[in-house]
Amino acid sequence: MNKKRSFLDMEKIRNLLYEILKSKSIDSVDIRVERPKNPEHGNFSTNLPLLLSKRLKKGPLEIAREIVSSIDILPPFLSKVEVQPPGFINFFLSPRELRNILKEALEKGEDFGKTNIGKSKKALVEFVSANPTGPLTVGHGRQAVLGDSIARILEFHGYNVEREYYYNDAGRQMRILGYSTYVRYRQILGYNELMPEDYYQGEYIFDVAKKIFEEYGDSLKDDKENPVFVEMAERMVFSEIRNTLKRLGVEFDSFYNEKDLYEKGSVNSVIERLKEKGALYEKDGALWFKAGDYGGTGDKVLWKSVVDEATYRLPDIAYHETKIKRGYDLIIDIFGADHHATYPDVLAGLRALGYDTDNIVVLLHQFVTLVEGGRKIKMSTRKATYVTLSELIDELGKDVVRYFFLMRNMNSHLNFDLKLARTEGEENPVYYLQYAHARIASILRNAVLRGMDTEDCTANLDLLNERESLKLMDIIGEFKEIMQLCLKSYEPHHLTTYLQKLATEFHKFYTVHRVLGAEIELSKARLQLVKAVKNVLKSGLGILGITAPEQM
RNA sequence: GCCCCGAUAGCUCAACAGGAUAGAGCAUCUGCCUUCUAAGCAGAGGGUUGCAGGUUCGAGUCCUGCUCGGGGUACCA
Repeated sequence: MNKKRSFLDMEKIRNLLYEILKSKSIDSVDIRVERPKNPEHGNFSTNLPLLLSKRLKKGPLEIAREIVSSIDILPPFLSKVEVQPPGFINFFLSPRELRNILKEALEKGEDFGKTNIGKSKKALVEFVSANPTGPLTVGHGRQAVLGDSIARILEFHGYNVEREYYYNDAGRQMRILGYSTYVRYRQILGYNELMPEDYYQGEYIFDVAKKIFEEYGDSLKDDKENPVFVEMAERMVFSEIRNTLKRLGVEFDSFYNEKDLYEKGSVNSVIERLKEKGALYEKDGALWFKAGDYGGTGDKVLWKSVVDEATYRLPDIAYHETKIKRGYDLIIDIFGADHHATYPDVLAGLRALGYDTDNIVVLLHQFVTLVEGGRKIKMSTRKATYVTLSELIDELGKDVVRYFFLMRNMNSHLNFDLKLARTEGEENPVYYLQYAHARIASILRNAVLRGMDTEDCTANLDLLNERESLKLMDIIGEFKEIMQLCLKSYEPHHLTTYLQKLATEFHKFYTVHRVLGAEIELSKARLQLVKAVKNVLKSGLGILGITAPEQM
């Protein structure tokens, strides 16, 4: 691999500035180089003079000029460096550098933009983790897609990633699920049975009951506590959940059951060790954990007195301990905003056990508010007032659903208007990206029909001089920065924004320049350019888990 | 009461660590298909970035107070 070329131009500029500051004996400055919004301000710019102004007691413009004048020879990757008031320095990439970026993209193909940051590192991403009490809802969809794309981003950077789903099939929820099934079963048998209000009202319970009836006839009619009600419900619901996830393109490597933690004694062991460390005390017959002493939000009950069982925190601590023990370099938990008060206590528990929690990253995403024609729908699995993820995929398709969830940053509340989603189906921005990809695919097909070799690497890229071509190369190069940003921020939405920009620039290029009708050498060069665009689009869409169609 | 997240164009959202003229899509209006896919392109209108202060060369971004929405604050998960 050509080391020089794999460097970000942004980094090269930063290094250049560091060298200059070093020569002037100015240190400990955090140099920021960014892409200005306005293209007239160059490909990159820095506000360094503005930051140094106070410290050096000089005007920012003066500092800027001094810095620029210390660049004796302009490095070949730059064509111009300018000073602009109130004190910015703008950097313009040379056409030669832009063509180098294009060359790199063509040479590396689907590896373009990848780094080895995660090489030989293991990561665990836990997400969805919904208990099998009912079908996944639209809300779970956001987390499923978010988690999967974050996993893909990690993989892109070389991590060995495992996707894990944690669930509990033992608690109160599941007991009620079993009773709900029993009620439906009795109804099928013709008993005049009413479904209590706080039981699960969903249609799927009928299917479970029907199945039980088919297998057991009426033999369980007086056997409310028979485990088959819970077991059958769990099995059928889980199979539905997996199926839905699969349709979304999300597949898990492991499903971790909370029950194992009790059976293997992990839960008891956690209690014992916390006791030894003096992190527990008894009050009102319950067992309390001094979470506050370990960075938590205050003392919390780990073992209840009113019923003889643990609170969710205890198995959660035990579960996270297994994650640490399984030896991951990076542990990511993805939760809905409703968990925000709970994870600090879990981390506190781990610290109390003597673990370092620095490599645990907790990502919280805000909720999805479902709106139907302007009216909010309050979702509840219990009351069966929800729109299932599966229904959503039926209506909009996997690609639109994934894109919709990934477009926003995870901190923003997501208003999902079903009516709008349906009518906007045809105008959805995801098609804009896919269309750009399909258009290029079509050009490549036509090129082959004309006897051109699309794999021909000898094209003279120096012929690509137009503004639109150079702009495209620049944006292709930006892909590398964006993928690093996605890794640092764990926010896939930066990629969706970027791909929009790339597609826009391609569509503009397409209307202004012809690839195939041009003079033959130019035609060859442009073919390589659009091919690189196609590769990046495909790569980016792949990380979002969205199809890159050859034809539309 | 206290804690977390949010409020940006009519609607849904961007704006990477405070930067230069706050951007897209949808919706509205005007043009562009004998030429590689018009699911496209070009253009117009649309904004006191919730409100009031503050910090500074510079604030959508940081600080304080307030309003509104969501979530938490459980011996629910």
